[in-house]
Amino acid sequence: MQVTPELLSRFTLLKPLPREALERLAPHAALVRHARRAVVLRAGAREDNICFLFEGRLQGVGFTIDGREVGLYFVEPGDFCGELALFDDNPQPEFVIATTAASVVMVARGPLREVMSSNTSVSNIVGRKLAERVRQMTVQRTLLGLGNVPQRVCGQLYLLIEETRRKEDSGEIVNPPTHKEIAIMLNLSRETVTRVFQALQSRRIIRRDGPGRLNFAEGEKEL
Amino acid sequence: MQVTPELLSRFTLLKPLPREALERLAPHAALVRHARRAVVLRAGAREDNICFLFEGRLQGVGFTIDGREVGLYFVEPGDFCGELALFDDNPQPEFVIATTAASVVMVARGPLREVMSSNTSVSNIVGRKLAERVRQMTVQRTLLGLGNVPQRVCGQLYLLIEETRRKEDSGEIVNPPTHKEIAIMLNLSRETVTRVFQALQSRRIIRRDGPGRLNFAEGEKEL
DNA sequence: AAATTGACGTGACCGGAGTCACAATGGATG
DNA sequence: CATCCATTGTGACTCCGGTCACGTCAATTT
Repeated sequence: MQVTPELLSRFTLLKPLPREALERLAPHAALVRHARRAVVLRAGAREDNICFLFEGRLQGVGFTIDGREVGLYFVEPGDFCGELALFDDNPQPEFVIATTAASVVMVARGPLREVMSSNTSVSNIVGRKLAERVRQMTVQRTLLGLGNVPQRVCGQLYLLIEETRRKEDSGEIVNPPTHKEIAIMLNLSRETVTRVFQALQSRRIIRRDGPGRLNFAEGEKEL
Repeated sequence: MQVTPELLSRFTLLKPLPREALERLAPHAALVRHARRAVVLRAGAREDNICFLFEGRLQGVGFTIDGREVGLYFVEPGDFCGELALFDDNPQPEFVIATTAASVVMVARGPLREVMSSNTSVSNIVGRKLAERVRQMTVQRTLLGLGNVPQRVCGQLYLLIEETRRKEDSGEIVNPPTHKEIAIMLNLSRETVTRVFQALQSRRIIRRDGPGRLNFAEGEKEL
């Protein structure tokens, strides 16, 4: 499905672009709808598109040789993924999978590269994004160092809140990931996450406020 | 200690630079010697230098709130670290610590940024480096998903070999990291790494060839 | 409305990695 | 050479998170 320059300008990465650059990109962009659990980007093969998320949620996941899933990051609407293809021709390292039904805009990397090289503000944004991604991965990796599992879960929830807080300020997560999605982010089994949630709820540290709303009392740091 | 343009040109990142760019950088560079265990880059505060490793080995490490060390990556001679400062002004996310006595060249980020913006080949290299770092972190993170601990250790050793193989082709690791350094990379205790090494040696999967030489038989993938 | 699916919840069992404590090396450094 | 310190090696015990096996529930499909 074809894409208008207006749609492209809705994404923070592309917003600073002049109108004519957007018009040059539009023919190489396509709006794609994905069902839940669908594979948006495939690991291994080189992906020729950068993926802008319009609505829904994505998750970057890896797979171990023994078939275990490994959760890497979440992608929220307005953000993008697959940026590595802008820097080199090596394959995409991880899968990106839709955790909910999602619509994404796939933009061919060739034209985007050209735009990027001629437009410093875009290349700066992409660079900053990549740097931010490294920081995020570092924090995520550090979380795994925690021996205490409830702490690990709280840390993850805290990160999720931080992520959404950029849009709306609140101590709650609007569409919380499933226990399994959290589990693979934290190297835990789904059952363990469930049990921790039970414990946290009974201790009034978290609370479910209606469907799709997870609320977080203060005191995230300690046990 | 002052640095000559010739020394700067020994690093792959700076090699493509024209002579005059190197001369502009040299006054803002300093050669620093670090003892084993010294802190080269500090997490939290914004670091104003990019760190080029001349000799020795560095390790990026994080710390959990309960004081546990988390190993993130190794830096080998000729490579650099602290590149995130080139992209934004946010703080350095992790510590970089000398695992052996090391000499590094600290280059102020301001001048390096200018050189980078005017020289596309350098900005390309930095971008590729960052992309490669993301890939490496992804692989490293995926390793942690392995439930089987010996597999995890073998995977890490395999990665270390891959890293060194770029220089010299061989199935051996010249200066293997200590058990503790490996342990924090893999979320394991030092004792567990020791025990796994014992098991791998008795099964003739790895072999110590003299001091500082760890040899690796084929068959890394399986158990 | 019935049936299917996927998420969530919960118990029992067990293995394996962490922890502690200590011994044995072995490379530096005086 | 003697000393010191960090690394490596090893045992015993404990406990906690994985696994398996269910059951419940809500949403979606047919």
